Amino acid sequence: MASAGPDPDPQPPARPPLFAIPSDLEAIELLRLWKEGGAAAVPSWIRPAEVYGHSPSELLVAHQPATAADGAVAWFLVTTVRHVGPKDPRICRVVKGGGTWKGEHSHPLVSLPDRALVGTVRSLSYTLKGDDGKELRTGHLMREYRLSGGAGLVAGSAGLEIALCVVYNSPRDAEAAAAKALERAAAKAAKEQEKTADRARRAPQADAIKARRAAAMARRRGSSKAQEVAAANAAAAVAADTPAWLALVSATTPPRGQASATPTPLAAATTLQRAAAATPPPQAAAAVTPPLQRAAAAATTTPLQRAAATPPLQRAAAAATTTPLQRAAAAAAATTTPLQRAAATPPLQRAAAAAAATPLPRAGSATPPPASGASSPVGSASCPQKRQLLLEVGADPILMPGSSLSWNQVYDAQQVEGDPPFKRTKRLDCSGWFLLDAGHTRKFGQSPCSA
DNA sequence: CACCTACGTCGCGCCAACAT
DNA sequence: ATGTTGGCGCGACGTAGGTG
Repeated sequence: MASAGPDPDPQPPARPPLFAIPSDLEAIELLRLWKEGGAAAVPSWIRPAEVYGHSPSELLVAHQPATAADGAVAWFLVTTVRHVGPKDPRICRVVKGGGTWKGEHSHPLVSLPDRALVGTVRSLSYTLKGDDGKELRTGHLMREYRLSGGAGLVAGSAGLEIALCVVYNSPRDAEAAAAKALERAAAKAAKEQEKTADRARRAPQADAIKARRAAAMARRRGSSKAQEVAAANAAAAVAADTPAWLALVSATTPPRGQASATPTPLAAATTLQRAAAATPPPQAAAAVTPPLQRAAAAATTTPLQRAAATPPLQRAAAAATTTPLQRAAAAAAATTTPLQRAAATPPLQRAAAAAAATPLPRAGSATPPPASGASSPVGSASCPQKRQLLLEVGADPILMPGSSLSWNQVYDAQQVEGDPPFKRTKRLDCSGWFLLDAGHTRKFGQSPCSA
């Protein structure tokens, strides 16, 4: 099993950085990166854990979840799985403590564009045996990603294989689920009643007709009652402000439950953010301490802190104000494949790899605006020279209270040439840089320097 | 804009297959 | 024989698109 257990998570309580829930292909690529390079090769929101060594409730308490910009929450845990027997391809999913992760649907993951089998993903549901011996679902769900062709096997171990597990709670309300179970029981009873009616049919014809009518009436009543129960539970779920739905598939095709509660601009922002995460990740040290956290630690009271304190959904909504620069960045990022984006997914929620010509305040010796100031490199009216820069900026626009102004911190800046995907010619010192939201450039004049 | 229908996704329960 | 895994079908749920 993996080295880590449900020990108290050493990470600070701050919300771990995550852009959006990775797609299946991105998840399998992250697993491959972990296999090849260990924890340092993947974003910090992926943690080692003993998924099959502890109950999900213990796991969820012991580890910090990753919260995406769209509010989705999930626990990304890398674990090792053990095969049932030396010749048995099946996985032992019995959890210490009595529960079992029950496998449900699975499907192969095929890479694009060569359509090679890269792994498999399986949906699992955590079950406990009830007093009557029947399996009861606890509402804990998991998606398990495994590499294909034995690529995930742990060298030197017998039957151990590495897997990426995404643990989450069922988006379906627990009470509603219980109500549904009752419904099913009622339906079963109705079927039994129908069988009884069938048997009665063998009796004199008049009695058989009576029995069929009774059975039909019972079914109709059952159906009507079921709808009432479902409606009542739905209303109760809304009143109780149930947790946000967790997206577990590609954010480009969010499941319906998510989409129904998500404004269109928010979905657009998520898509943009995913498309924009195209630049190489920062150095390993940055993976340990996300830039956002580092920046927040540098100043005791900064706009960064205010932004960090904003609920995820609000922050995502704020990020939904796509700008020309962001659109350009998304267009540039679109030239990369999903796997490339996954490989480059940084530990920070990066909003855009902004490909745009910006007035560079003396490259290499940038004179950044003060964090509390209202100016930014983009907002400069002068344009000493035209350069094409690839900027890696924070996902969360930093909003000025009482103002429509917002900007994003720049975490990486590279001078580039040519067209997307660009030839990088020089990395620039961007410490302290902020990118003014181009949606507000009217206050400073339109695009002082265009590409 | 409201309503209806078709469709896709996912949770759940059942059960066959397999190893011990 | 027993326990466990995983495949499969069903139904619920929600969305997208069409229509009036």
